[in-house]
Amino acid sequence: MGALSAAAAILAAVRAIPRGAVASYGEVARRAGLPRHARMVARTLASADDLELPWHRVVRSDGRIAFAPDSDGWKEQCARLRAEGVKVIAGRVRMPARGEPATLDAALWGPVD
DNA sequence: CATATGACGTGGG
DNA sequence: CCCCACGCCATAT
Repeated sequence: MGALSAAAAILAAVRAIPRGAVASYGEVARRAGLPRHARMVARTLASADDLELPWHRVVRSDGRIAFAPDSDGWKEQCARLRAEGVKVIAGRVRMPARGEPATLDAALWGPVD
């Protein structure tokens, strides 16, 4: 058991995020059984080679895109999210309450507006 | 071994 | 909205 399985757990948690939903780095870490490892999640995504990995569904705890505003990665993530129905305003998305199951429904319709 | 760095998080002013 | 401090952790230098 080492860094290798930790990365596997993180990738699995990311792949588990439903299409049209989002999760914070810290939330992904918790779901992967690695609390306080938000930074490791970021590192893992940065070095991931899996083209199918839905990395764009991972944002900061406050809903902001983690990349520098207007950077290539920032634009790419905004586009990918919008492409699957997620509302992105000023590089920001509505985050599900802590512990709440980010469902497709919640992401698409969201509670009130 | 000491510092510096980040696709981070939380709290406070 | 801004800014800052501090905690946290794997890597890089």
